[in-house]
Amino acid sequence: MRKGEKTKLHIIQKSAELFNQNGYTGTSMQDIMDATGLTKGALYRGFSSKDEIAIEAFKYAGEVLHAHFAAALEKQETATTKLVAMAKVYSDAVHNPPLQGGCPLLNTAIESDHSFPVLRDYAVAAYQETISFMQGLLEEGIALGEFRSAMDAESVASVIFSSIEGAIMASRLTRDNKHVHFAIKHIEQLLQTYKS
Amino acid sequence: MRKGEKTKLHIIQKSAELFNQNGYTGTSMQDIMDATGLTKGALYRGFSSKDEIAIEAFKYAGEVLHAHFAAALEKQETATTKLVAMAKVYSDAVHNPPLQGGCPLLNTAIESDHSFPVLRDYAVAAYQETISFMQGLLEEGIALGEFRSAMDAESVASVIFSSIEGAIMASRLTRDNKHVHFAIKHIEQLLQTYKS
DNA sequence: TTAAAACCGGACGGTTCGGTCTCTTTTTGA
DNA sequence: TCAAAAAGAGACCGAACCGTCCGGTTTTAA
Repeated sequence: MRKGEKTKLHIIQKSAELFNQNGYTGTSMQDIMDATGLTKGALYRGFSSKDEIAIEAFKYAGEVLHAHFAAALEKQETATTKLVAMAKVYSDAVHNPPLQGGCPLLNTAIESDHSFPVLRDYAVAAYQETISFMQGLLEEGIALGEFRSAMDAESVASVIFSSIEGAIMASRLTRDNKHVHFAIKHIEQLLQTYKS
Repeated sequence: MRKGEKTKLHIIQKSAELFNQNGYTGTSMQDIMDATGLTKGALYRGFSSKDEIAIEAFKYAGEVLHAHFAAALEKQETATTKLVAMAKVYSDAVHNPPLQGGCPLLNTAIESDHSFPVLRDYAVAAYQETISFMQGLLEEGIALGEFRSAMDAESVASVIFSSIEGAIMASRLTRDNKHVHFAIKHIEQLLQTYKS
């Protein structure tokens, strides 16, 4: 691995946290310089703009999240336990989220709503990917007889996702994990009602 | 009403939309000047800083929301229909939210997470107020025999709120209202399960 | 070992930021 | 009507913004 590549990765990792904590407009190149211990020359050698760093950082955040989800899914056998395990990744959303600053998808979705359309596109893609995966788990559960076929996988996946994201917002705002815990409990009960 | 007061209100109204659409760091004084048709002198005559404008704008946003909720509640008789009516305020979260830019509480909660602690405090207060009101509706419903007493009003209020906020995020991100509609439907079903 | 390539430091530039201040214009109340 | 007070315009300020560029140092491959 070339030295430049190591430096780029280092920049991306540090930037991902900064952007997730302070947002895109809330993070300056100076902040990235401070966090990485590098100077402008180093930053602009590997990236052509702040935008590019933000995009790479968001992609990296997605990989981090993916790894957390994969680890959570590993030991689970049923669709129900898999979905609950995914939600539990944010059990300690306040003090120990997978990525410092909370959910990058939530944060990016809110900030990029109007400004920064490129980053927004990546957020949309990440959302679609996640929701499709969850919907797939549900449909698999139906096929295997875990759930009744009356269940609408699309809406249930949507609701589960919305619940957990909204709960992350509420918990981080109030600095109290109870809202994510309520959401997790609720998701368990919801899936229970569809058990065949 | 003094002329200056009219001007202040005008500034607050325009700013509320700007802040809700582009965020605090994403909105400049120049943006406010453009939107109001005023100059720096006029802005800083009524307000001592950008922060103060942001705070007043957030308060104003709360009033706008409150008015929408009050109107929605007016014709409803039961706790169930009242809560559903509240959720339906965001039926067209994509193109016609109560305030341009989506839910100010959601947007402010995300952006003020680390930065701008003053504004964050107002967001926390607004959250607590809203969730308490919803919890009150639920408890009233229990007292009046609409719901079974086994229902945990606190967690149900939390879940309803999280669902709708998460759904607003999802719908605005994907530019598709279906997620808020799924959430509304889900809330109706959820309350149904607690009917006595 | 050595020349070329990659890497990085940091001064610099143009722009925009939030905020101040002075001066003119408009509003106000008597 | 008219003087005092309020309102507003806009030049100006220092700081911070993103991005450029050149020169020196370190890696790299032969």
